[in-house]
Order: sequence, then C-alpha cells, then structure tokens
Amino acid sequence: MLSFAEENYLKAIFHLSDGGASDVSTNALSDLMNTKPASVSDMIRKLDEKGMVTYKKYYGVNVSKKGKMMALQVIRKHRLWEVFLVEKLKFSWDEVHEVAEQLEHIRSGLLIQRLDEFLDFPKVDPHGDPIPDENGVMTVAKKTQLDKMEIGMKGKVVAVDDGDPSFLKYLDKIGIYLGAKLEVVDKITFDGSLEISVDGDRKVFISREVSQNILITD
Amino acid sequence: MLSFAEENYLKAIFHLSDGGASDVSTNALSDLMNTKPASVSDMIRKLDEKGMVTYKKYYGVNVSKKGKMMALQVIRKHRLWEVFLVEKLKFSWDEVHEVAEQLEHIRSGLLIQRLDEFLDFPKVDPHGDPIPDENGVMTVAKKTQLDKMEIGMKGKVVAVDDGDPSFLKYLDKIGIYLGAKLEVVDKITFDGSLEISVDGDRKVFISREVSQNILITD
DNA sequence: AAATATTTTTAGATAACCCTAAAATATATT
DNA sequence: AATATATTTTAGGGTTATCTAAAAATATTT
Repeated sequence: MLSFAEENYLKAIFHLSDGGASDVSTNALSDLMNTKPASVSDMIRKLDEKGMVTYKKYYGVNVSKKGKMMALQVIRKHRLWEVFLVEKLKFSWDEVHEVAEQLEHIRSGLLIQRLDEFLDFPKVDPHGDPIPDENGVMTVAKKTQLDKMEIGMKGKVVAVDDGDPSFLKYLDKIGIYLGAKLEVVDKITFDGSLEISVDGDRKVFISREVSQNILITD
Repeated sequence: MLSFAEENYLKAIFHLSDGGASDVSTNALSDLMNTKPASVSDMIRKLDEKGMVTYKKYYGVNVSKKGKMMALQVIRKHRLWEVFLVEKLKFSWDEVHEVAEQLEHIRSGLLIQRLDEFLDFPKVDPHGDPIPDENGVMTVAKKTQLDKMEIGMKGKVVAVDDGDPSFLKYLDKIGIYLGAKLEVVDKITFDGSLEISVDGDRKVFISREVSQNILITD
C-alpha cells in the first residue's frame, strides 16, 4: 500500500506529465510539491523500486502502468469529494481544493463506491475536469476556449482552465458557474474582450484573458 | 497542531479515563492502541510537554482541559461522519467505524460545520452515542438498559452498549435499529430473556445478555 | 571543445513514531 | 519487611520523509 506522500508524488507526476505523455523533471516536481530536489530524488527512487514509475537517472521520471492507475484512483477520489463538497455541502469553487486534498487519501472502496452513487455518478468535478471511473477511464467532452468562439455562438461552461482561487471568485461574482449557458453577444476587436450573455439574459463583459480560461462545450 | 497519532492517543486517553474521571495506565493504552508500552511512554511525555495531558510518571495519565477539548473535537467529527455514512451512504452499523477513524482526522472547520448542517444537526451517532457540539458539550439523554424494564413498558432504542460488529449484525438481522420503538411483551423469569415487539408489530425473543446491551429512552 | 552554469544525485542529519532489551519503580506475596 | 512479580520508563535502533551541503552529471555558452 502507498503512503499519503507516495500518492501525492504519483499524482503530481501524472499531472506534470500530462497523464504520462512526457517525462517530468526533478525540479518541476520539487516546485509543485514544495520540497527540495534532493527529497524528490529519494522518493522517485523508492517509487521506482515499487514499480510505480519509470525512471532514468538525470533524464526524468514518468508514471508506470501501475502508477498511472494509482494516480487515477486518487484523482477519482479527489474529484468525487469536490462534487460532494460543492453540491451537498455548499462549498464554493475556491474552498474545495484544500479539503479534497485530504479526503482523497481516505482508504475505503465501499466509501467511494457509495459516494459515487450518492452523487448520482457525476462525470465531471466542479471545475469541469472529468472524473475517472473505477477502471481509470475518463470520458472527455470536446472543449473549446471561449475566446475562440464567434459572435452568436452558444455553449455551456464545462471547465475552468485555472485553479487560482481569485479567478474562481471573480467568475462567481459575475455569475458564471459550471453549467451556465453562454452566448457570445459581441467581440471587441481592439482588445479581444467579449460581451456575453449568461443563461439568456444577464450580459457581462470579460477580458480576452478571462475568456481564454473558460472552456465551453455544446 | 496535533498529528494523527497524537489525536488518536488523546481520544484513547479520553475514552479509557471515562472523559477524564480516572487516570489511565500505560498498559491499558498500549492494549487499546496496539502499540508497545514503551511507545506509549514516549507519546505521553510528548503530549505532556504540549500541555495536552497531565502525567505523573509510573502513576498514570489523564487528559488536561486543553486535551479534553481536542479529544471532544475528534469525537465530534468521528460521530458526525458515522451519521453521514449510515444515513446518506447506507453503510450498516458495523461498516462505519474503520472509515470514520480516518475521516475524523480531516482538518477543516468549515467542513464539519457544513456537514453538521447537512445532517440536520444530529444529537447522537448511529450507535446512540451523543455528538459533542462545537464547544465539546454533549446533551445526554437518560438511558435505561432494556433488561431493567417491566412488562408493558415502551421506549425507543437510543444506543447499543457494545461496539462488536457481530452484535450489531445480529441486531440488524432481528430488525432492531437506532430509533426502533420497543415494547416489553413478556419476561421469562427462568433465564431473564425477553419477548419484545418492534415498532408495534414484529415480535422477537432476545436473551438477557442482549437486552442488557440495548439502551432505551422514552 | 572547453569552460561555465544548471540540474540532479548522493551523503549525512533530523524529527516523528514505532520497536526490543534493560533498568527503574511500584505492587503483591510470603 | 524482604522478596518476588508486574508495570513503566529509559536507552538505543529502525523506518519514512524531509532537509543541507557536496559531488556528479548534463546542458549551455563562448
């Protein structure tokens, strides 16, 4: 069985490698984990011995098949708990992460199975990120950045490309939430900012930067 | 801040001392915690330095005022999570403990406040044990052992005096649950066993031993 | 391609929590 | 009250996860 620390490293490697696509450097990991590179080297060696990662000294690390499954299980738990916190306990987007970081390590197959059921088998978390199933499979909907859409196009907010709490708070403030129906009303060519309508009525202006971080599906 | 291990020791001392009433021996603690007496001595010394327990070498340990509050907070979390698991996730009495042992260590004031609200501020856990409030105060209902009741007396199951899973399973099997309305139909003087009706209809026989472990309030 | 800079690993330490074995203290027995 | 027994503590180690400082390997610059 993996320790909390091992689970966290595995999750970090999974994310930094884009699900195993590219290798991850020791420094990138130490940055993300808020530990020193030396500590990362130690941990990676241990995870390698356990067959959880593939590791070539000085050239980077990646998740193994086994490690990827473990990471996906932790991510599954994290995201299910986030849904619980937001939908049932009325947490706001920016309050969930810290608590879910703790809850994701609770060990109980039954618990997570029942939680999934209780939440009615959600497919995405409150940030719109897909929730892996028991086998680690995620069904990913095609997402478009809001700034790539043309005037008159409509869609539903499925994700937010940024974990920054202040960004999430801002979205909350202007009334944009996961599942909100958006329509591009106008596009200001000067600075790329957008006028959009939320749920068919409320109209708001948002900067290009903000619009790039809002993901839409139809 | 206290570590998981420290929280667990504090909780154990609280329980073994009956909430601070009597001092606790090193061996009693090592038994309950499944550790060696030497480890207990170490931990107690540390908790003493932190002002969480009162400790006189060779003569036993007890919770301090501060330690008692900490223990009650952990117990509060434990019991609230038990209610959640049983009422919302359909866990049975005997499945909750292990998971609640993990969940009780999640650190988030907001979480436990919202959970309490979500569960509609329960006063007792699924075993009928009282849930301390934010200030550590428990409102204890007067409980009578079922075997002390006379023929014709009625009451509601508020607690079960035994944590043994097989006992809880047996109760489940014969249809006795927390909140069930019981009436003593007959008392067999020969062996002290009881005939009781559950919820006004189903009649079952239970041994004196079982009836001693079922607590009733009116 | 040699020198310099950066990244990564190794070596050695520390803190938390547990262990075994031995010493100290308290309790029970004769 | 002296001795035997049981309990508790101390001493010395092991493991995990972290650290700093130094060494080794890789990458960049001139």
